[in-house]
Amino acid sequence: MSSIRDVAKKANVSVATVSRYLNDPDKVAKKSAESVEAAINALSYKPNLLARNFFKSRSYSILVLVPNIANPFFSRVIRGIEDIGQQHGYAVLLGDTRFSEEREAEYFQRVETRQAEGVIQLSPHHPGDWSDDGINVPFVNACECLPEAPYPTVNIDNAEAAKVVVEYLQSLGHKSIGCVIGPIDESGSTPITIERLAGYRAAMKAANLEINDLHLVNGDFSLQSGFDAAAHYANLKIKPTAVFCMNDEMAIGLIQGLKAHGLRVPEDISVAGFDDIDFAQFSDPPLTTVYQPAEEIGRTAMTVLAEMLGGNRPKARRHTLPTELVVRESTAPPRN
Amino acid sequence: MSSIRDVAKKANVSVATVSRYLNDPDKVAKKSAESVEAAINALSYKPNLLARNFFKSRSYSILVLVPNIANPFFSRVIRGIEDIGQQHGYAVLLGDTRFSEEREAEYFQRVETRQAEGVIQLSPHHPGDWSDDGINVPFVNACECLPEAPYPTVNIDNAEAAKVVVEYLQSLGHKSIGCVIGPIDESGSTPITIERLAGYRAAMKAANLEINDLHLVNGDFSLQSGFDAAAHYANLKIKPTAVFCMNDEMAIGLIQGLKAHGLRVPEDISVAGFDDIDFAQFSDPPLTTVYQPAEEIGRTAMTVLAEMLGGNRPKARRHTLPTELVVRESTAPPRN
DNA sequence: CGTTAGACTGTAACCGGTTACAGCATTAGT
DNA sequence: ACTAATGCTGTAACCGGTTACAGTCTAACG
Repeated sequence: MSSIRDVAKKANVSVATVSRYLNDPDKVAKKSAESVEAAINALSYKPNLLARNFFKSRSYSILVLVPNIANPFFSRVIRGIEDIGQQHGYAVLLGDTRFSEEREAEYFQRVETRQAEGVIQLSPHHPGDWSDDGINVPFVNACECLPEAPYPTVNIDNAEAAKVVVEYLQSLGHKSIGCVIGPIDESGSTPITIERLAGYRAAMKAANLEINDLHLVNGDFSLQSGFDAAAHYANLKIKPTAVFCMNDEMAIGLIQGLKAHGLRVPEDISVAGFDDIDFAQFSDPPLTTVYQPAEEIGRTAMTVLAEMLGGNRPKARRHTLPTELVVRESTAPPRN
Repeated sequence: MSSIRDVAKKANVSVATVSRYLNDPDKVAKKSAESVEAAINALSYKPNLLARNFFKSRSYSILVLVPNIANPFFSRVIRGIEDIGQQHGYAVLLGDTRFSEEREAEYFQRVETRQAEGVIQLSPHHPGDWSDDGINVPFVNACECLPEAPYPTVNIDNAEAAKVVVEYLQSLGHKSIGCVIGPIDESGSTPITIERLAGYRAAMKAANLEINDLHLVNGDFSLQSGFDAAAHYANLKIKPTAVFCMNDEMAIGLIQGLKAHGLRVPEDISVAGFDDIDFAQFSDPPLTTVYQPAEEIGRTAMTVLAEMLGGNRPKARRHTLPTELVVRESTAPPRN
């Protein structure tokens, strides 16, 4: 494997000239440039970026911590991160934490040891010995964000978006509206569930509607948990006329489950979801949901991180991206 | 930022001792170990792995080239890669090529400049100036593999799996079986489509059944293209009684499209898919399909790559993983 | 007590780039 | 013809780890 010194020797110039040729060709005389170029081709020399990065003390990589890469929503976010990262010359190191704080910490080492310059975290934690030295690492939190985070966050207004969906159901005439809830942990580690629940409650309260506790079902964002929720609703004497699900997977699972119990959607029960994944449009019936700009969240997060890496102080700014209600056929006015 | 020399000074030992303490604590005397440890804690020293990797000329990273990270099948494969990579100490650099050979080549640079030690390619190309110097880089091809690749490949037997699905449809009594085909390019750059098509044709031929060219529809693996295919079938005078779709997304799209045209699945037309994604189980009706061990493909690919990185010669071995027919309710015997 | 093996340690070179600095040529200005 | 400015180049130090090698110290042995 040839080094810069081999090239220099072959081209009859100094290593400095070769280095200059590589980094700013205008700085070297035409004649030198030509012989350096020839030498590079002859040796098929590729600069060793491990050496360059070491000297510059930069890795040109950023770490993305994601709880589950197999989740299509997260992978769209990552797509956005990757896109902007590439444009700024940053590679994306993938850290699939599988919800394990241990794995998260392991990955975080990569930053502390300078193998990554910054972190985009898609879960609501700040890993590492955070309390000790504050925000010592360029860090952006996206998707699921702690409300009081001392670093930039990028997400949507979950409470507002949930409120909009529920208000839409109300506008159709629904008064008894249930909810399939995401995983919940009162300690605040599940902000999106908590926020969407708050939005749901706020909409109900604003409309002076009672919430029947039996209409609240716990899920875990999986298709199966939505399907299982259907059994609960089917067994109720007094059923809700509409159900808001905190993501599309649970909504699609719920619809299938309701059908399996002989209930029709939307005639007997309306169902709304959240996220607007690709499958929402092709469920039966097509799903009413809230569009969430997944890729844009990723792009924004990476843009903010790149700015921080460019030397700007990390401001604990909140970036709130717009959502949009997408009305399809899984919702309709209630039958009296 | 403190360096190993700062630690050495503080602990009153040499840098060599500190280095030895970090890499093999048994080599240093207890007394030295204690003072080094104290110094490390006092300075909250973290070794600069950029320096270590540079000296060792290793990056402990591998590059994954994926045409579309947002595709749930690929993200499951990546999950498997990541899992085994982590176990071997390799980080995963993500290269979402978006089907662009230019981006692919850009990412491939990372290997040539030693920022990644090897590549797992999920598309059927070998990037870089491959012809020039043969297999100069540890390289594994997974998912979509060129049949004559001069490097290890990891995938399933697409032809055989397709044959099994079609034979199953035949066993139900179907004689007129259509197919929604994936993107196709006769140059061989779309091996999975070509192989699945070959399996379909082989099964039909073996059963002495004619293929009606009007029953073959081109798709692009998207939900929408499956949906669109339904219009084609609905307009035919002589419809197939069953359709094999080359992936689940197209199958689910097709089912919805057929319903939109008043055709019932499976009563009027049976539909089978390929991949067994999560949604297959929750489509209406639940989809008959072929399970493909996505995560296992990733794990195997990473295991093979790790072996190559460990110094073993890259053998052009074929790793063929088993698939499994999953029968659900989207298929039934034809009505006479 | 002298010798030697074994345990531990320190010095300094090394990896392959970058770059400060000094030096040399050439050109421009007077 | 002399000076100054400009353009280009080369030498060598530097980044922060690792490690070959030589050296020191201790303990065990005859």
